[in-house]
Amino acid sequence: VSSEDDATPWLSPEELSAWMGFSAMLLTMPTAIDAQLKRDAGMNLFEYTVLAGLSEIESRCTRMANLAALSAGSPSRLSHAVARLERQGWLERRPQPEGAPRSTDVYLTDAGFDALKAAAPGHVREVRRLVLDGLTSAQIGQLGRISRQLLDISAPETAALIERRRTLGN
Amino acid sequence: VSSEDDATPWLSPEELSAWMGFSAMLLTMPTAIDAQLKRDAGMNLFEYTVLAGLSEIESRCTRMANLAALSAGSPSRLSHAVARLERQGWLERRPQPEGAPRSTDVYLTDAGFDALKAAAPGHVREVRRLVLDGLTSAQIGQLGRISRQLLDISAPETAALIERRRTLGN
DNA sequence: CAAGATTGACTTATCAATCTTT
DNA sequence: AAAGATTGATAAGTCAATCTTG
Repeated sequence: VSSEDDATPWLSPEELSAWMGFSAMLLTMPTAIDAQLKRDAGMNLFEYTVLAGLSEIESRCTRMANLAALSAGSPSRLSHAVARLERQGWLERRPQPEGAPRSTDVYLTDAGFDALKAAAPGHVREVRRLVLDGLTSAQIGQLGRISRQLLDISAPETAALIERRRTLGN
Repeated sequence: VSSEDDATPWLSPEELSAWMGFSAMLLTMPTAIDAQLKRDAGMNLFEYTVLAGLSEIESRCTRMANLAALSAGSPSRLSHAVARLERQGWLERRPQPEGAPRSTDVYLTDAGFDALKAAAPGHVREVRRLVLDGLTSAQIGQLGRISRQLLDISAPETAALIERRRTLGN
């Protein structure tokens, strides 16, 4: 669809080839990952990420804004998801009366922790099947690095949290 | 959430680190790409891909099943999207009375081609901003290769079409 | 007004069921 | 029954508007 004389920085053949593969993968991978989680554990990847993020905090509790950064979601997306998870009894919200403006603390319940523990093995197997098994260990490293660099542009707070966690001990 | 004695192939620190980055990116990138296209061109990435796929065929026409593979979508997802695009006047469906069972041919209209042409510059700029600009050219190659390998598992028909296009001339 | 968070309306995808013809 | 495609109900995300407090 490109014309000849314009200021648009059209993609080179190499760039176009990479983008066509990447965008097709973006269109299919989330669906594939969600399908297994939904079928076997009644949650999607975003909800799993929310539960998993909370489970790694000693207190199993944090504020909505921090949880949004941890799980790479917008405030609105997180609010809707937390409402669903709360209905399942997997989470509890407790508005903090102090501070200005008021924040909301979210707690992972025991039932939520159990649901996460039950979901994890199947999810990990699917991640292996759909992602890791198809790549060499060098490519796994490349994919991680590339993903973190991209996150740094479109979700810098999430990128910073992931980088922090990665650099420490693990 | 892992326990000690089970058969689950838990992720190594390197694998976990890569997956955490990749999954967070999967959670944010489609949203970011869609936002620009929706705002500036009234379509999402999947719809753009459908139009772009058709535009590269000389006849600007193909069957639903082939278009589904081209655009990395399920039959149902494509049906819904094509219905929307047809309502906009960007596409036309013509059921083929011959053959068994009947197939449906989809045509890109002139208005559809114009809409694609109008959408392309902004979309390309956003792809550069969100993806290509943050990577070295070596990484761009790595991302393309990795994406194609992953597609080969979860969407083999799409992978084959992309590989075919890539290998020819371009 | 800004920060933290929520809400409702609208859009879009999935899943399962359906239709039609060979 | 299988292939090609569509449909409707439901689920989940976006966007813009809202509420509340300092």
